[in-house]
Amino acid sequence: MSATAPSESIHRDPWAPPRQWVARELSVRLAHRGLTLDPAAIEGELASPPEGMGDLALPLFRWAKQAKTDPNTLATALAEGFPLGEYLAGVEASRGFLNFRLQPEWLAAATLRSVLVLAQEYGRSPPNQRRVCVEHTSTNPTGLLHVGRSRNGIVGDTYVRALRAAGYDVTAQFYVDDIGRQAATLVWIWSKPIDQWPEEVRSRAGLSAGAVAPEGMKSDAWLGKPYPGASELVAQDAAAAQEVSQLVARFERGEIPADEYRRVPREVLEGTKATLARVGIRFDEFVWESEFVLDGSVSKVLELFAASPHARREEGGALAVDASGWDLPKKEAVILLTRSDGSSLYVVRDVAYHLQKLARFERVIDVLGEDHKLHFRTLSALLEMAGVARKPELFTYSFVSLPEGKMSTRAGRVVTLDDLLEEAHVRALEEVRKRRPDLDAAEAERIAESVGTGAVRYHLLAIQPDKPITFRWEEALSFEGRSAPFVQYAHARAASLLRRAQESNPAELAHALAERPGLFPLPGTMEDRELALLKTLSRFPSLVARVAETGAVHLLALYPHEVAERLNEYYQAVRVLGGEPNWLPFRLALIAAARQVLRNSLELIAIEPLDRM
RNA sequence: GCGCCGGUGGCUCAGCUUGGAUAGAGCAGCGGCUUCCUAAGCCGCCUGUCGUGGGUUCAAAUCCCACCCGGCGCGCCA
Repeated sequence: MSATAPSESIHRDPWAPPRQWVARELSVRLAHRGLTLDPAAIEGELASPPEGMGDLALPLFRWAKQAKTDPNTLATALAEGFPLGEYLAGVEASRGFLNFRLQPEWLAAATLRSVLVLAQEYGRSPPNQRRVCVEHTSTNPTGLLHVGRSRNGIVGDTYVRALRAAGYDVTAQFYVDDIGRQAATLVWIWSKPIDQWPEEVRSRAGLSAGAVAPEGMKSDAWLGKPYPGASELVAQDAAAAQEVSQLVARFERGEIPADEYRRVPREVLEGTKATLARVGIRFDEFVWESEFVLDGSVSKVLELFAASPHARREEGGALAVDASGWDLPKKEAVILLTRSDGSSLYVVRDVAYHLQKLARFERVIDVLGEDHKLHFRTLSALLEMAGVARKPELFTYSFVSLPEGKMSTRAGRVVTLDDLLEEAHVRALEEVRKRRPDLDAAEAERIAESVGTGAVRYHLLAIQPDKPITFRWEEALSFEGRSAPFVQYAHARAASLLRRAQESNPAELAHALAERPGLFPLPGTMEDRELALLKTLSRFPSLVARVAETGAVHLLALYPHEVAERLNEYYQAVRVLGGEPNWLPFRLALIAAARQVLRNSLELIAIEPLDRM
């Protein structure tokens, strides 16, 4: 059978047809040897062999045992006369494995067609109509966002993008805790003029009586100034704490209009939103925690639990439930729901919030710091106790600390995202000026912003969420190696090359990217680097699907880096423009495809694919 | 003390979900590459008891157990 005529159909995942075909053929051949196996099961066993040993590998140890033979004999027997068909260039047995080599030209054609025809859709799945809510970031509106908290946003936003790419209908939510102790403390201190603040709060904030926000200062930076002092005061001073409680109580009773109470948190939130937007993070909905108190749903939840057989009263009058039968550590078997004064605790309001989410969405995902793991289990137990069959899903990440220790606003040991982004911008601008003195100021600024914010986002994303990060300035601001600028640079090179092709010979470029990209059959054998790049490009769709399924969002940062590596190596080794004329169409198509995949993968991590830098 | 999560070259990390063939990158170090598509690049060299010890298996960085180290948590905070 000729293997030179590539299939004309377009596949979202170029690997799907050969995998399925190989699995089917194997199923038939294994059946001849008394092994009845579903093709899907065989496909699940197909793995990647080591470099240079082919493209698909099937370990035969387990099945050889079942067939009472040794793996190598089985592999050799299967390799014997295995049909190559449209997809394969070779099949060989090796040490108990059966290795399949894909027909390079088939893989090249299939990949180029998929990438160039599907374009921005390459890697994405069609809509599946499933409604998902991803709640992330949800920082207390008490001041500036620090780098640790921003990990939540970066990881969460990437997960949102991955789920969307996988076809989900995703709503990204930010839960605004305006009524908890922390936000209430800030509302309380700003409810008085500065000259009425306790002296220690005022001096700690560095504000004198009658101070006003300096021109251009972000609202979260300004309004957050008294927070460390005020929160310390409230922790130590019973009278101050009492004032905060009363403020909350009055708000809950409707004696303070929501608009008025929320003024400070809302303005802080505006600052937070601006910072998050700078790293590409946007939300569909902001849900105010106090809403669940004001609309009565918290009361309903409390009534429900109070009436349940698990309810109990603590000394002092607080309401709790006995959750001994639920999967919780022993000490948490009793879950406290209210304070002694009857006011609701966070977890109760969270129950109300989740009841609403579960009613609206098919899947509910919470992106939380690892310190919330136990809270989440408590919440899940309460939801179950409340008779809810479905459960929210938890996505956690570990903390970001500083070399000196844990970040602490109170100890002044904290790096804010604003400061980090500013420093990144400044350093990036320096680099741009150095490397491209020819660019005008506006473009240099624009590139610096993109490179700087990209580097920061990339740095915090590229590590498996479960791992703790020790933040170091030099690493966060690295513009080479495993970093966003490395990827952006590869993209800029590809864009530049295509720009030149467009300028010098637009007809040839259009021809190369026509409906049969690269104009197969090829004039000869591809370079190794061409095939390596193509193989990397072909893996993108299955990667996106895997990330959406597992939440391994760091792989989405690692992948474009791998594409950039392959592209840079190729670019260095093979001359495209002015090289071998017969190869020009294919190579232009390959560069265009690499650029497209870089764009698509960078889009998923909200890093701008620069055309020049 | 109990629970959850991490521990892979000097440093920072992939790989662990679903065990598979010589454990991959980046940074740092050393040595090369620019009359030619952007050198934020490329090529080469150097660096590993995969925390420790047991177990399961034809096969363990990957699964199980114990221990060590680090992070996080363990009711009137969120």
